[in-house]
Amino acid sequence: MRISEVAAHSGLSIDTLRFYEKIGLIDPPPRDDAGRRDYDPQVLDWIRFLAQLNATGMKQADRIRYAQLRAQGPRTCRERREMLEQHRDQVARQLEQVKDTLALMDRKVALYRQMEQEVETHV
Amino acid sequence: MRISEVAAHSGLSIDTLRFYEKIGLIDPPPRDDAGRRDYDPQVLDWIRFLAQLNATGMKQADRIRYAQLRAQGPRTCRERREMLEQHRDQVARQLEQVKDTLALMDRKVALYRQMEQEVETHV
DNA sequence: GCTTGTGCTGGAGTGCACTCCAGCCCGTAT
DNA sequence: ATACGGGCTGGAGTGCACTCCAGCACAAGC
Repeated sequence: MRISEVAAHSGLSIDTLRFYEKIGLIDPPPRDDAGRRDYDPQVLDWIRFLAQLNATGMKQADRIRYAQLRAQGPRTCRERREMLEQHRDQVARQLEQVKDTLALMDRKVALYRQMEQEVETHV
Repeated sequence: MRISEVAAHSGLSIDTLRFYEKIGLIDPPPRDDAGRRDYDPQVLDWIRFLAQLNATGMKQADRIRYAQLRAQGPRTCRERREMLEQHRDQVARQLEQVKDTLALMDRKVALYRQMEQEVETHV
């Protein structure tokens, strides 16, 4: 896959793909005869996973650490598991917070609706 | 309340409190005779709410917009409600994403545990 | 064979959300 | 009276995560 295709399918920009490679989040793909990056489509799965770590607040430095461990093969299993467990716990806490905020938004919206009603009917 | 007390109770730094005031997220509090900020303790509730909007990914610019509407009193009810509704929907989507990621983390951790087991027992 | 499109590199620039600092003033404890 | 802790202002600096750009090479279509 060309870089533009990966960009289109992943939602990342071409610049971001090259940036991710530079900082070690994505393995440098092989090049074609003209020196252009030629990605294995599997990179899309990896990018999706990275995006999920990202969206749940894992820091770039930690994502890079994880990517490095991953590149070192199965002997880094334990360390990767520990990272994931830690992040898992953080995501669990986040879930509670997001639930709370959702409930709060609902309460506030209801309140505002009520206030609007009261203004309308001059109560 | 002095600024240091608000900082201690809110978790924001003194600098951040002054910064939030400067950008319009917090109303300028009255000053004491020596010119020092003298906050109404209610500001803590507002800061907690801001933190929740923050933690669920509302942008600074939107939080400022909301704060401005709030400062204009009840006639901006409708607009504030609309903002909250929009954010509510975004938070709801986020909730789904966080749930997905939590499940994914759990699957991955289980997988890694299994792999470690297999290495240990030389299967 | 020239134009257009796509990609390459290295490095500079951007936007966001703070965070820190110098140099000053004021008030309380010793 | 003086030392010190806390607060003030305006403005500069920081860290993160991209994003953009100049200047070049290659390739495909007309």
